[in-house]
Amino acid sequence: MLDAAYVNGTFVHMPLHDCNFVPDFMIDSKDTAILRVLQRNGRLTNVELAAEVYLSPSSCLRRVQKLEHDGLIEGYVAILNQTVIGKPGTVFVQVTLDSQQQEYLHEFEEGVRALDDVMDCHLMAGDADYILRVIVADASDYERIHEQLTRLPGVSRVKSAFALRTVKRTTQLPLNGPAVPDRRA
Amino acid sequence: MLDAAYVNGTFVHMPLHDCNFVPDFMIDSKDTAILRVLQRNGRLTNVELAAEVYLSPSSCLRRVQKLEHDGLIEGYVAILNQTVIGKPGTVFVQVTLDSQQQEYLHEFEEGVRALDDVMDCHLMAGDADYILRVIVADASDYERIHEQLTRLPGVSRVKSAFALRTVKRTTQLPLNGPAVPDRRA
DNA sequence: TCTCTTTGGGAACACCTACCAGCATGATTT
DNA sequence: AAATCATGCTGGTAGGTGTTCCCAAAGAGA
Repeated sequence: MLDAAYVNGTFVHMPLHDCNFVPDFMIDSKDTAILRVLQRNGRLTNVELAAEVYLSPSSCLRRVQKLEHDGLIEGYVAILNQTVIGKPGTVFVQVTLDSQQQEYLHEFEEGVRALDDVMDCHLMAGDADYILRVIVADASDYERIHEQLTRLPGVSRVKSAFALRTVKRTTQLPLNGPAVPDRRA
Repeated sequence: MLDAAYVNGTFVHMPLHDCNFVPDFMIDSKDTAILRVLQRNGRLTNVELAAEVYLSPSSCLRRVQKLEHDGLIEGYVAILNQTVIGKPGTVFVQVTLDSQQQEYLHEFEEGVRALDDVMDCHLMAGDADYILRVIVADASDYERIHEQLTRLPGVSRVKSAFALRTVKRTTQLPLNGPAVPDRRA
C-alpha cells in the first residue's frame, strides 16, 4: 500500500487506483515513520531505529539507505546551541538590489553564500528583494556584518530587524502519514 | 591552551592571562574541530571523527560526550529534502497582534508551536510583531495555514511574503578557531 | 501458479565505550 | 630550586554491541 510518490521532480499523493505513471520512487508509512524518527534523533543506531518502526535491522537499513540514495534524506547534522557558541542574536535583513541590475544577482548570491554569519537567504517576490537570517554576537558584531552586506555588488538598501526572542525553531518537516506505524504488517 | 569559555551564561574570549573567574566550561581548538565536523556530518562514527581531528577514539568520545552534556550539542537530526516531501514553498509571514493584549502573547505562541507547518517563529522588536517561516505545498496549501494563523488568539494582521527561491540555507553555525586542528599537540 | 519485491536471520567484521596506566602541567612543600 | 603531589588529559585494551552483506523464505500482484 503506497501513500505517495515522487514523479518527475514533483510529489504526488497516490490516488491508490489508476497509477499509470512510473514514479521515481515511492514512500510508504514505514518510510514515513523512519523519517519522522530520524528527524528527531539522527544518531539512533540502526537496531534502535528498527525497533521503533517495527522492522528487522536488515530491512530497516535497506530502507534508510534507499532514502539517502533517493535524496529524501539530505544528510545528518549536529545542532549546536546558538547562545553557547557566542551568537545569541538573530537579525532578519531585507536587502534590495539596484533594479535593472540582474547581472549582479549571481555575484550577490555568491557573496552571501560565502558569509558564515548568514544562515539563510531567500529571493523574495517583488523587486529584487532578499530576506536573510543572520546570527550575531551583539550589536557591534552586527555592525561588522552589515558593512559586509552593503559592500556586496548591486546592493542598494539594507534594512534590519532584530529578533527579541526565538519562539520556535525546528528542522522537522511535517510528514503525512501515521505518527506511529502499525505494528502489524 | 584554551580559546574561549562560557561564563555565567555569557561567552568569553579568553585573555590568555589573568583569568580570575571560574568558567562553566571551556572549549579548545580540538572541541571546535569536533563541532565543525559534526555540524557537517552528524553520523560520523567515533573512530572516523577521531581521525579527522587527530585524536584517539577514546579521547574523542569523551570530548563529544562532554559537549553533549554541556548543551553545546543540542542534538542530531536528519535533514530532509523539503521539495521531495512535498512542501517546496517557503512563505515568510509577519503577524501583528492586537496591541495592549499581552495576555494573548503566550496563547499565540503556544498555538504557533503546535502548527507543524511553521518552522520558525521570532518575536521581533517593535509592536508585538512576529516573523514566521512557513513551508507550503502550494498556494492553496498556504490558504489553509493562513486561515489557521488568523484564527490564533490576539492576531490582528497577517502579511505574507512568498519566497521565489532559496539562495542559502544552512544549520552550520560559524565557529571561531582553526578550520583544521593542529596535528601536533 | 508464477513472478517480483520485500522480509528476517545469520555471520563476519567494525565499532562503541568503560576501564586502565602513563604523561604533562601546575601548585605546594621542603 | 628541587622534589612531591594532585589534577586532568591522553592513548591502549577488550568484551559487548552494532553494522552490513548475503541468502532463503514469505508476501503481494498479475
